Amino acid sequence: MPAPISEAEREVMEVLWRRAPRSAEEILAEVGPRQGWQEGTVKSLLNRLLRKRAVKAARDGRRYLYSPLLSRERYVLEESKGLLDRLFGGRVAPLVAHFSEQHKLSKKDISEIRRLIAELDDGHD
Amino acid sequence: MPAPISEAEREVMEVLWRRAPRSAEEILAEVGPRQGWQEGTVKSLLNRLLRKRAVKAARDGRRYLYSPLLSRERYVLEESKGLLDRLFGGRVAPLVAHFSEQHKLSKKDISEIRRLIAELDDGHD
DNA sequence: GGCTGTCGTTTACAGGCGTAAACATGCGCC
DNA sequence: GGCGCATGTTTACGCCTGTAAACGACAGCC
Repeated sequence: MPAPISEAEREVMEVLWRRAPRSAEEILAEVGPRQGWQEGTVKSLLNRLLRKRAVKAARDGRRYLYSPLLSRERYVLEESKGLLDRLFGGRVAPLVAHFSEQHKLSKKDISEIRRLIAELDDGHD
Repeated sequence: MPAPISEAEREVMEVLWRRAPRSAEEILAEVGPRQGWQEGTVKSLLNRLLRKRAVKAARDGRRYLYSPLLSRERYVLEESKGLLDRLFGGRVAPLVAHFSEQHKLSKKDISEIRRLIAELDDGHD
């Protein structure tokens, strides 16, 4: 199990998940203004991500181009599973129930979930 | 926004959510063995929870009885919302879709979700 | 009325995180 | 061939967390 990705690190990963490989400069350009981060901050985060083996760096002349090693799929699955395990006994239905009770399901959510479930139902899959 | 509850602190909260008020001793008795924590650890966690106003303490003779101030519902909602916002654009359906794609929905989940959705559908509410 | 055990409060300390400055290095230009 | 700029690497520092030990207060026993 690789070391956990922190919140600030995830922000950098999101950039790389959208498009990779990218240089540190490009990453800074995208994430810096939005998060109010300076160059040094992004560099540190990239280094920590390298140490955690969540990204790789390929030399490109004088600089490096970074790419994710950890996929967003995998990350999202792990995070979600963690929360589900901790708070909902590991299952999805109780989470849906919780949001349902709290009136946090939008119409869009509802119809989309209905469609998903229907798909699974008659779904061979 | 009150300070965030950490993972170890949540473990203590879970005990209090199950039953409260409780003395530190009772809390230790329940959580200590399971987590391998000593007395000092639980005391520190209780103090941090007090400072974060997540629990309250009512004097009972020589000791205190602790009770949650933060409800589990609220905590769960905040945590879930945080994850949904960070990873699924704030909506529930994409999470369900994600688990569905990853084949992580049990039959039980599926039928329960179908029921919940049906309820909402014909449900006035 | 001290001694001891029982609680709660304070302090500790290492490791992670957010945020960056300082430092090192090497290519490209004058 | 030295200087400066662009990049990456190292170091910093305060706060939070996990995990406790040390300390303090007080009630009850002898």
